[in-house]
Amino acid sequence: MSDRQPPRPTDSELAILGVLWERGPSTVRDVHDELNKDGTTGYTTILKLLQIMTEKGLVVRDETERAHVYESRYGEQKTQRQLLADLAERAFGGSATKLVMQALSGRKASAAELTAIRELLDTLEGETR
Amino acid sequence: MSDRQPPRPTDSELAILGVLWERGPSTVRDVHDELNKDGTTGYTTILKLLQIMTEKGLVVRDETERAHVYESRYGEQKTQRQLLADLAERAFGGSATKLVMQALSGRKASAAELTAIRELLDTLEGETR
DNA sequence: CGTTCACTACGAAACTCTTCGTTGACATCC
DNA sequence: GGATGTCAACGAAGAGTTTCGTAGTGAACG
Repeated sequence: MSDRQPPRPTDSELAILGVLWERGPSTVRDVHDELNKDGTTGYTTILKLLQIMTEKGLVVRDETERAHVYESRYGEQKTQRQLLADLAERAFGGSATKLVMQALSGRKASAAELTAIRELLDTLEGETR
Repeated sequence: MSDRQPPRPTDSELAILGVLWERGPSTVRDVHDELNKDGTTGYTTILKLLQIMTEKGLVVRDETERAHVYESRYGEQKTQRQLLADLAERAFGGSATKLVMQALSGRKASAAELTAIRELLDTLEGETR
């Protein structure tokens, strides 16, 4: 196992990863066009970020074409779980359960959402037994 | 409501807030002694951080005594919810439900924990109706 | 009363993050 | 083939974070 823990992505990096997850492998221009719908981010800013993310190992780069193609190295779910584990560690004394309960009580979920969560619980409980 | 959104605490700041939540109002020395049990953080480092946190409004400072006494301005739960809302926004497309489900499936919870969560769900569902 | 100790304040250094301007390479189009 | 456009690379600037050394101030102690 030569690769170590992937670094926690920053806010901007996460925005870029979101585009890559949604679109799949993309060029700098693709990402830039997508992110520029609302905000105002320069093309070279995205380029630089993607270069740094390549160094960090957050994305992989295909250089065969003139316009390099970037792809997220880690899946969306894996990254999300990483971020959750990280937050649980830093802010919830390492207890993911506390995190879940706080997240649940901190907002009003629709009946449908609550049902979905309940079903997930059923599945998990089945596995545990 | 004249005070704006509190800033997201950094990692080091969160560690300090953890001590303040646990101990209640504390001096720099208190916090330093607590955090130095494992890591190695200089006294003035903690002091500087607490000064910055005071500027940011994350903590309030009582200067009546020679050794200033610091206290977290926001409660533990409020801060935790803030962090969760923030993470949901940044990494889960704004969906707290997705966050919860990912947190649940990403780990093995004990039967007792699952029961506790289920009871919380009952309470929430009762309110929604 | 002078030394020592604990404390705050200040500022600098090293580092990361975010931004973007500029440059040079390469291709495409009159 | 020269102008125009697209691209990656580089570097630098500004902000924020984290670290700590040093200085100054007041208290306590002998």
